[in-house]
This record gives sequence, structure tokens and C-alpha cells, in this order.
Amino acid sequence: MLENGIHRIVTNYCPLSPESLADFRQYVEVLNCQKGEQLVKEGQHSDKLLFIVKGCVKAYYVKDGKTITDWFAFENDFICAITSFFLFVPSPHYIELIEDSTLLVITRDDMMTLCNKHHDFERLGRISTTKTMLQLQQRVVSLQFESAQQRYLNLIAVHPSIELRVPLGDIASFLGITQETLSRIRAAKVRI
Amino acid sequence: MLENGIHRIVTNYCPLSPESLADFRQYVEVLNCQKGEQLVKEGQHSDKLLFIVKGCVKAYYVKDGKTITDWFAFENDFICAITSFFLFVPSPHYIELIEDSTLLVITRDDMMTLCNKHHDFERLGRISTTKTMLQLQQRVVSLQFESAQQRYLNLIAVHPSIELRVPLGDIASFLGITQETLSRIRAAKVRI
DNA sequence: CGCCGAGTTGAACTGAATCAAGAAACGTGG
DNA sequence: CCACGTTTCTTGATTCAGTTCAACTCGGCG
Repeated sequence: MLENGIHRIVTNYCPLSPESLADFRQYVEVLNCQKGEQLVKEGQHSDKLLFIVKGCVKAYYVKDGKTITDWFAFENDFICAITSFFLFVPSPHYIELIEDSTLLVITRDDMMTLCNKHHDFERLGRISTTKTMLQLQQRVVSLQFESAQQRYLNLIAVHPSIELRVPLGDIASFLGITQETLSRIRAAKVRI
Repeated sequence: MLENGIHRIVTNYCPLSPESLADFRQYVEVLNCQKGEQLVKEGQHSDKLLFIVKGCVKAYYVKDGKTITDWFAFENDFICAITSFFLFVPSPHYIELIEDSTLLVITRDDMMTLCNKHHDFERLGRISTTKTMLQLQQRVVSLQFESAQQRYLNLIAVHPSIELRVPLGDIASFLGITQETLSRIRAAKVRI
């Protein structure tokens, strides 16, 4: 699974030299976890970067007693407790498994070591960050002035399988709407 | 102004070796423009990355005949037509000067040349992208489940001077609300 | 069988949009 | 320096998309 995961990173993001790859293997670990497990809890410092080999994961936070889903990660995605990982603060986010999953894990310190040592690893960092930045940009456009229905249609256009894998309530809060509204949108009882 | 700008990049983002700096100077240009000028128009391919030495700039797009402000950049910020620059497609965005400004300009190709040649320049790319990613992440949280009033208060907490520099309508659409609503919020005629 | 979480439906409510006037501020030329 | 048009901002009345709260359905599963 380690080699499988590393191969997917290299093909999906950016090639690495044999030396970088050898070094990478030293630092990365494989983690198998079950649906429902919480890898990060609110208030914890988290310095782990995860890569999803198989399965799916959500990041969410709690506001006024309500659970708000902030991000989903599926196969070949990276995910981390973004504020804690990059800003060294306690995480507002939980990270929780939506399915039984196989993950690769690397710590921030080890990432930094690899980034300092290998130019191509630094590039991998730049490219994966750029990809996330572009996804966030799309999400802002979607939240800023699109209707709930349009946001939903956008989401299933990008992730057609999401409804089969993720509970409705999580999708709703990711879209910035309530579960009831999403249910009505799916039943097409909301005016287009 | 060139040295001033480069110095600010190095201090605000990431140090560069003397060799990288020397190379950087070869590729970067200083641009002085006036309020109202459009550096990028909808439909154009844009391969320019801008750094604001002095002044401010907005990126906006037009949807259903309405102007929607997507991003502001002030002193020491980078800005580009994000989709066009990174995905090589025609830009949905306009980029327009809000004040008379001094900018540094570098093309995507020259950026890539510098990234390939210098490890520390690649790091500069990673770090500036990470910074933008974190700002977008905050913006998503803000748009997802905060009230119009709360979003406004967040914004002026981060950019206290924005109201003095940017027209109300631009701020409103950046927040995902109408100008009328923002005007009422400022007059505190909306319930807290 | 009865419980339990996930999803649906209904009715009333509300935050913000829309539409429509005005009032202020701004700049440009006489 | 003032008159003029233009852009920027405010205010009011009405409408509507989406929330809230509450009840209900459905499919598992001990």
C-alpha cells in the first residue's frame, strides 16, 4: 500500500527523483482506520498531513452547537487540519473518517525536512497547495452568489458519487445550507 | 521601486539567495498605472503575476449583468487572474486598479523558469500560495454560515482601512451581499 | 419487535434581495 | 468657485429563498 500510495502521489501531483522517493519512503507511514474514527479533535495541535489512498474523510468544526462540514477528501486527495498544520495553532477542526480508509501520513517536520533537502519535493508542496487553492477559489465563487440549488448541482457535477458515500447532512452543511433545504432541492420542491 | 518591491517580497514571504535575487531582477518589471485601469479583461488569457508595491487592485467578474468582486489586493499582496494564470484558460475575471498603483510584474513562464532553476524561488511560490490558500479558507468559513453582519465585522477587523479605500458596492459583493444590505448594516439598522 | 439514525415533509418565520426613490459626494468644465 | 451630471451611498416597502421547529417515514439491526 505504501508503494501504491506514493505512486499515486507522483502521478497525480508531480514526479520525484529516485533520491527524493527513497527519502520520502523513510518518513511516510501507512495508516488503516475505520469509519467514524476521529484522527484530529477540536483543540488539538495537529502536525499530520494525510493522503487518501482508499476511502474518504471529512473535516468539520462545531459552531453554536452545530456541526459544519468544511472539506471532503477522497482517493488521491491530501487533507490536514489546515489552520493547525500551517499556522501552528490548536485545530478548530475535527477530522473524521466517513469510510474505512487507507491513508499515508507524514508529519509537518518531516515534510519540511524533505522540502529543504529536495527541490522537487518543494515543488510537490507548491503544486498540491496550488490545487487546493484553486478548489477553494471555486468554492468561494459558489458560496458568494449562487443559489442553494446551483451549488448542489455544481457539487454533484464535480463529485458524482458523493451522495452515495457521504451523509446528506454533511453535504448540506458543506454547501452552506440546512439538511431540510437540501432534501427539498433533491425532491425538486424548490423553484428553479 | 524595483529594489523596494523585491525587498518587500523577500521580507514578507521568504528570503532568496543572492543568485536568485540577481536572476529575479532580470525578469521582473515595474508598472505604474492609474485608478480605473483594467489590467486584465474578461476572456483574455493572462499570464501575469502582479505584486502590489503601492496602491490597491480588485479582481471581479460579471454574472447575470452584475459585477461580483472576488478579491482585493493591497500593499505587499500578490494578485493574478487566478484561473487563467494557473489553468491556462481565458480569464473570467477583470483585474482593475482601485487606486493609482505601483506594481511589479512577472510572467508565468519567467516564474516557472525561476522556479525550475532555484530551489528557494520554488519555496517562495509554495509559501505565497499557502498564504492565499489560508485566506481563501477563512473566506469560505465566513461565507458558509456567518451572517452578513458578522462577515462585515470580520472583514474590517482584518482590513481596517478598506472602507476608506474601496467603494461600498465592491465590499458588499465581496461579502456576498447587496450594497443596500451593507449600507443598512453600517447604519446598524439590521438586528444583531 | 421496538429503537435509532437518516432522510422527508409541512407551516410559520426571517434575513437579505429586489425594486424604487432620493440624498450626498465627486469631478469636470465653464 | 459654482453649476452640472455622474457616481456612490442611503432609505423605504415589498418579496422570496432558505431557516427553524416539529412531526413523520423508512430501513436497518440488536
